[in-house]
Amino acid sequence: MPEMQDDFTPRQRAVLDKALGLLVEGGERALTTAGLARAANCSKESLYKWFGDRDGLLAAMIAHQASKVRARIDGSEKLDHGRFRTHLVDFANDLLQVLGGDVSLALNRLAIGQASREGSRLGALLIERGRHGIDKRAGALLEAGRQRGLIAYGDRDAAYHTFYGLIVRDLHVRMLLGEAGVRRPENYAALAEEAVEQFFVLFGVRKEETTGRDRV
Amino acid sequence: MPEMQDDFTPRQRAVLDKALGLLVEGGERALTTAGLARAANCSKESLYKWFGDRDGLLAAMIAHQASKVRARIDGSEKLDHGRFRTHLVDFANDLLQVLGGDVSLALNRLAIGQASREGSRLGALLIERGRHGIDKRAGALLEAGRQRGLIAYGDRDAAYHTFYGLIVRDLHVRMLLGEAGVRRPENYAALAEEAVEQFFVLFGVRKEETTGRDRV
DNA sequence: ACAGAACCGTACCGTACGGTACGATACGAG
DNA sequence: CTCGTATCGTACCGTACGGTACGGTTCTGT
Repeated sequence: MPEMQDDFTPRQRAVLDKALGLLVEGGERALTTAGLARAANCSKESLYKWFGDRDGLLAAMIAHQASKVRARIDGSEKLDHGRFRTHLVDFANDLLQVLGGDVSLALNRLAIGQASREGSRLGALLIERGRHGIDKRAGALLEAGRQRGLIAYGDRDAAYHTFYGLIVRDLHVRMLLGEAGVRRPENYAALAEEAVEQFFVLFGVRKEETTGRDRV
Repeated sequence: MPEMQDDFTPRQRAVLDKALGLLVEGGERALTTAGLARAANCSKESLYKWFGDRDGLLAAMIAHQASKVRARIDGSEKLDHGRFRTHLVDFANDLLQVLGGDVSLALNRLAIGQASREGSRLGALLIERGRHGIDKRAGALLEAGRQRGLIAYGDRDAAYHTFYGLIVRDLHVRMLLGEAGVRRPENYAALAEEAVEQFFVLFGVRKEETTGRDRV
């Protein structure tokens, strides 16, 4: 198992971008070795030399895409309620934006389609490379809010998953299924606002009262 | 050209069950016409005669499976807070049970994998045949609770989607991706309880006077 | 009993894909 | 200039699948 690092050459990166383009365009069926070689002006032999086999190519595509979407980390500035709320709304917006993006949807469809195959690591790879960054960012954000006394929770993961559910609801699966009229980026802002509002109802700390529960 | 009716003969139903079995077992790649014919002891010619082509077979599988999972409708009995809460918890449990089932996951993976193809109606079919029943049941339940004054909301769909998000969170996609350790039916009860609890925090009506106690 | 329909099992066809091999071309090192 | 390396374009191979055709068999209606 060669660890998929991101030490691809510029040429290889260009080929991987072409591969992502083909995948977005026509799904897994459109991503053939011959088709990619033709679209990227490279030889099939090079593809197999660089990525081993087709599965290696798919894994490389995931790694490459994940390397492009680096999760920006917010410096720990002073948090008041307003700033914290803004950060939560920004996170929610970014999450919806990412999950609803063409490449994300295409890669998730690919990994889900392969999930039934026995030796497929694509799903784990996608979670590991894509979701972990998001989870880290959200976890740090929630922890900062809790330490400032703006929210309270017993289990951070549980609180995060609830937040995630409030934001995404069933949108992700419906977008993956290709349901018409579900992808509406113009509504993301309102969805994010409402999710944060509800999250504060569930986990927010009232200014007047002091909940002695779970305070460290 | 059997349109999505459920007037399949018993023989055809048996074949469709075998097809679902193959799909669950080995994913889309394992569901070949030759393989199905061999597994179901029928001829490929019959398959094409009954279902038209492979896409027709897939559509028939979805229709067949949906016809098996009829959404039971609760008679409108007298609702007090306790009964209403129980119904919500039951719904949440059933939802997790259904989404986490082998056949549901396999069919969703299939539809998602085909979602990129142009003329694919599988995703819409799956939503139409599978989700609509669930949505109806939940909608009626929420409406009954609202009319009894147990919950309050402005938009029923929004309240339902929030409830859905609280229940499912990101479990569905992670199960679809085949992440190890996510499918844990033994945890569904606790998840359902917590989701209902949070739902009542968001949409519940403070009951100062408990009038529902005098009637059984 | 008999005809016709439905069905089974198998063989067959065309195609498309993953993967390999090979000659041709560009380019840097000595 | 020459050698070695990396790459390209193309041709090739084996396989597997979707779909069709056909002879033989079972079932059904009269």
